[in-house]
Amino acid sequence: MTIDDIARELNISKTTVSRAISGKGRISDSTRDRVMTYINEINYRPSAIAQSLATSKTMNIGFVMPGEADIVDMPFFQTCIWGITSMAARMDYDVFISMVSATDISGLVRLVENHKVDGVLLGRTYTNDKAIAYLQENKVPFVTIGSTDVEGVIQVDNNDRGGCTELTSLLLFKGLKKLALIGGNSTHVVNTNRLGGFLDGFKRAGVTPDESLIHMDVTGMYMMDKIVKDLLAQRVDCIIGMDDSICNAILTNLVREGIYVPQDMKVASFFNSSMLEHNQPSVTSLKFDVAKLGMTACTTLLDLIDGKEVLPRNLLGYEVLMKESTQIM
Amino acid sequence: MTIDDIARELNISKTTVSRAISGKGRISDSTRDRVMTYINEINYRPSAIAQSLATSKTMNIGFVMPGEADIVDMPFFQTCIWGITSMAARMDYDVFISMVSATDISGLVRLVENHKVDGVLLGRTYTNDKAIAYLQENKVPFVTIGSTDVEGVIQVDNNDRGGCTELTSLLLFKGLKKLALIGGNSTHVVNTNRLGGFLDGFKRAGVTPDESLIHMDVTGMYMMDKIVKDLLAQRVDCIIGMDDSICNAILTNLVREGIYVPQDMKVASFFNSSMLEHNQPSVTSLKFDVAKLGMTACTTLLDLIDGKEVLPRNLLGYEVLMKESTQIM
DNA sequence: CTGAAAGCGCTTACAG
DNA sequence: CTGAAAGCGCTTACAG
Repeated sequence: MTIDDIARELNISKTTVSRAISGKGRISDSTRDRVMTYINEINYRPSAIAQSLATSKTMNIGFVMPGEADIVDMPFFQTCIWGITSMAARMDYDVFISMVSATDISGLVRLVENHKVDGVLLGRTYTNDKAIAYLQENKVPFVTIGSTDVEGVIQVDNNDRGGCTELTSLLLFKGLKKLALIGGNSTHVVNTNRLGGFLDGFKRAGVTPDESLIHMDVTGMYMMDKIVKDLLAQRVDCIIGMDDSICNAILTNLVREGIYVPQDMKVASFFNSSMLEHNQPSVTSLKFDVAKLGMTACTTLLDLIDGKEVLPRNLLGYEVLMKESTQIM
Repeated sequence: MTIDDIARELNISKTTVSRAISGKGRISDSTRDRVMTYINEINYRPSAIAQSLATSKTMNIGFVMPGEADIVDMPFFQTCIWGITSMAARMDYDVFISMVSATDISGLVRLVENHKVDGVLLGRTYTNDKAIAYLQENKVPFVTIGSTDVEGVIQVDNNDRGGCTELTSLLLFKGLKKLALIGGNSTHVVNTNRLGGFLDGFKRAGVTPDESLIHMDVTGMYMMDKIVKDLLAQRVDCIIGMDDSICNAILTNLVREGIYVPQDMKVASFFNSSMLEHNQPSVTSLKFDVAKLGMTACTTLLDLIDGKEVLPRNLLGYEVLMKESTQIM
């Protein structure tokens, strides 16, 4: 079924049919109604492909997901995808998914070179980001979910730094002095931001951080075990996990060592998730609205594609959830 | 840059240019070379949209992911997506992602009605699957990742049932008599299959299962805690988690209760993942190759689209990893 | 308010 | 081996 068949059937021109469907251009109510009832009847849907060719808009965007993401990040990306696809659908867009790594962006290049997308959403930012460089060079509209220093990049992000500053300073104000931090891959911008917020929190509280209690690039169980034991030996007041998975590993370690939270040790997380939500005791953490992040990134990209004005850097809010795990007994 | 510009520049017809690029039809080596060197020079890539319209093939497939998937399933889907997108790229296809739930398949309907895909991959099967019904009704080529009873559906799946049979019977042969099973949502076909395999394992070993030790639809920590305590009180020999997340919850519970694995209790999982991989002690489990599953589903769909003969039901193998958690001390 | 025609960027019989 | 032409299913100035 094409627009031609409909025109023939209804004894009008396909121009008119097109206008009835798109709502653009002058058309009488009666003919529009005739067309609409007919196409509903036969369940006609215009070919998005033909529309693309005629308008040179694909009505597609690409979502680029890091291929090497570990289980930590999955709830984040899942929720993100949900936010993106639901907002995209609302604006009549569809979403391609492609996986890239820090070194291999061929999945992204495919989408762009084949002219299959109007714009791209980058799910994670790296230091020295190849995807960003490629998209800028090829003048493809794109928005990053996550922050970057690269000039001129439109970015939407959780205010990780602000949240970490707030949570850290609150912990210090509560009287917890020796705060330890365990963090992941420091080439991920999000992790360096959280570290920055941690340090800012000390500044705000007027306390000098003990750098020896900060552990970045902690990957794998062995490293984690060792660090937690060290921290225990150093009798720190509180261990902060930079994300929910790290925090989870910390909690498991403490259980194994027979350390009770919060009696013997306080624990907090710079990111909340379902993983932590049902923990016993409940865990103090930062909470971000990831679905909203995905939606906002999507509308920002769509606005950018439409040539509308957009915020160069849009930082979404956070909540600080003070729970049992940092309660002073 | 279009095929027309190239033709003009090279003083040949666009037919010839098209032939040089596609490799179809007779063309002299010399002209092909001229064209190819030129398009490489200017970095030309044909418009996939225009090609789609001309050939009425989109070179796109849709991957349908369950929106209500919890964290349990994420590593599975991530790996699946990786397998699908990398295989698709190899065959020059791209992948749309859409999220659906058991009740709302509008994301899938969009893709199909807009004629944006040549076929669809269903990431999960449900009992009474709306997506399957819709795709069958609209004669859209599709392949399910996961099993279904619906007539005529092409399916690719891990041999969950076979694996569960094997693992269960091995445990019984080892002399573990009282096996308990904790499983998730029984409306997911994969879970009923695993339950079936568990029961088959008893049959194979010639043992009658104790139905009171089988707990399905276990969701949430409270339920889990209660069940584990019950099983402990009933002095079962071994607790099997139907998936890695359930197994993980079981292990956490046992640690909390001060029960040592495998000394005081054996534990096994019907699904392996990175979650379990680094556990101390190592956990006996079934291991499936999910990336291969994604790739196989993708090639099957592409074959189906091409009108090639495909297996109606393709069951991929499994490995049984007997590890420390079921060792008899 | 409506229509004929050109165009979007390709492919592919058909003819030579 | 090469090219002119029609066609894929739409949109959109332009003319009426």
